[in-house]
Amino acid sequence: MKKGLTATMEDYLEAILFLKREKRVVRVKDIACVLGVRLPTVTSMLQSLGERGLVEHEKYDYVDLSPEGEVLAREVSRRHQVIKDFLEDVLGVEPQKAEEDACRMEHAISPETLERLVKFTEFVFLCPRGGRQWIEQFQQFCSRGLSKEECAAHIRAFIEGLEKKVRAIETGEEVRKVVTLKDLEPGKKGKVTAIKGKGGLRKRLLDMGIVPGTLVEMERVAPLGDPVEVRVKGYHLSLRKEEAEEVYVEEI
Amino acid sequence: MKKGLTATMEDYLEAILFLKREKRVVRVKDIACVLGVRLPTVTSMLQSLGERGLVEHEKYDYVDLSPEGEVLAREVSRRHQVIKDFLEDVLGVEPQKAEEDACRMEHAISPETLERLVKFTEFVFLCPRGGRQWIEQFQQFCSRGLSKEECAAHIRAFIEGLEKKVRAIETGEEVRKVVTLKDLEPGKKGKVTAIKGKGGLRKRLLDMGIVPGTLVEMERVAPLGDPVEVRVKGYHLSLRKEEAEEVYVEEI
DNA sequence: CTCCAAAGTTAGATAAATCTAACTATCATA
DNA sequence: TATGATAGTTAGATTTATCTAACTTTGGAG
Ligand SMILES: [Mn+2]
Ligand SMILES: [Mn+2]
Ligand SMILES: [Mn+2]
Ligand SMILES: [Mn+2]
Repeated sequence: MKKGLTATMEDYLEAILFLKREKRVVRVKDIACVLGVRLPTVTSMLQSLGERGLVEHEKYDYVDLSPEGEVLAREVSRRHQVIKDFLEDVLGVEPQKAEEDACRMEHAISPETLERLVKFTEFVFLCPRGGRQWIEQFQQFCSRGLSKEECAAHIRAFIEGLEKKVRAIETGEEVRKVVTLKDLEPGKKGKVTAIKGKGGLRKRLLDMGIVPGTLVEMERVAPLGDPVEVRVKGYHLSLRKEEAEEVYVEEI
Repeated sequence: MKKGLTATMEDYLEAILFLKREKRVVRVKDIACVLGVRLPTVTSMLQSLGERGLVEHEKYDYVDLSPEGEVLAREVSRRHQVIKDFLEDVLGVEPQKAEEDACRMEHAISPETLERLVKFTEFVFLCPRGGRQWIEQFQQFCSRGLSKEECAAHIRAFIEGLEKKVRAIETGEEVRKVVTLKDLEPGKKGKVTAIKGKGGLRKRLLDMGIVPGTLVEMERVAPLGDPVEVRVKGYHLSLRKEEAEEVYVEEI
């Protein structure tokens, strides 16, 4: 009876969630606009989604997600984000192409592959053999290949960096700039090193996946520094200023 | 008039190409079996594909691809292969899951992203900071994360390997085992170092994408060593023994 | 308060991809 | 050569997602 959602249905849920984040209310017309379809198409799909208990929609009124619909919409949105991050940050695909591809691939990826992709993207940025520099070398490889001389020079420079890093690890000394999450600039990535908070607040952060070793990316800081929006393992999180101050990160 | 193919149509073309490679003739029933649909569904789709000039099919007779259909089928098949290789060899997704995901994602990836993925997979195996060892470390990271001690030990071992490699590059000395393509074992990957052949034969190999620096994977060697089937940038190539003997590769 | 433009709905059509049921052709072998 | 099992086709139904045309509701300007 309760068959899985079609790709199209997933896109409607995703669009509604997106619009809820953008504006305070969601109208049929907004959905039509975001998805590039006509009004009756939306009315008709809202009918189907309503019957499945995923959206709430009284005739002529605003549209909203049901609690179950919101859960599913967040899952779709996360798949989208994970794929987009990989395409953009690892492969270096143009942002708009990455966006388009992610919104098609999000319906085709299995949960197993998704989690691998999350881990891989994290690994590339956290692993001492990967990281920014390595990805930059990939971008170069894309445009003009690798000559032996460039290769040798890169390796020499890289060995130097690694030796510094391994000494730092062995002596326990920190080489990176350590800041709290609230100080991480939008667009920057950081690795969680510790969580200061006590009791419930600490637990809440850990539950959200903010644990030492995790990669976080700052998305947006609201005008007064509250709330801050971050991305962790593809999840979009909104943290209060007090929470963000409890999380130590080292910039990557 | 000539709109693009639907995902479903692509799957039919891919299935027909697959069956042509497996057996000598393709029957309606085989396609139905491969795609898990009933016979009339296939008849009906062959009708549509026939009208577009992509398949040749006389009533009650065998099915074949038209030249244009074969070109498209090869493109689909290549997308499938590129994605599967990435999922399996880089992310370490289980072969069957990789297969299923690839066959869904192949319809969602743009040409730009596909070429990036080809280059990335190649880069991971060819780049001195990537390679087998690095991917193995990723698999470990997936299962149990990275402890500081493991990290330090890995880096030390890795630096040693890199130093050996950089000396080899600088002195021009070869450290890898160099063989000709015909000696590469099935499942093994190699990097093309040189092409011996002269004139037309050499040109043919270069045209197929077999140029120095390229990653090739041996797929199958026929009983008498002729032909050999290899994969280059996602393309499936069949080489005669004489051709394979002209290509030098270093095992990876 | 009235009225009209914009937003939304209803009705009905179309295209794609599938199915079942019923019919037909092919071909091996008795 | 006759014939039945297997393969294939035709016809007609269903589901999903879309559209246009025509109708209805809502809410703001005058
Ligand atoms: Mn989508
Ligand atoms: Mn999306
Ligand atoms: Mn497919
Ligand atoms: Mn496929």
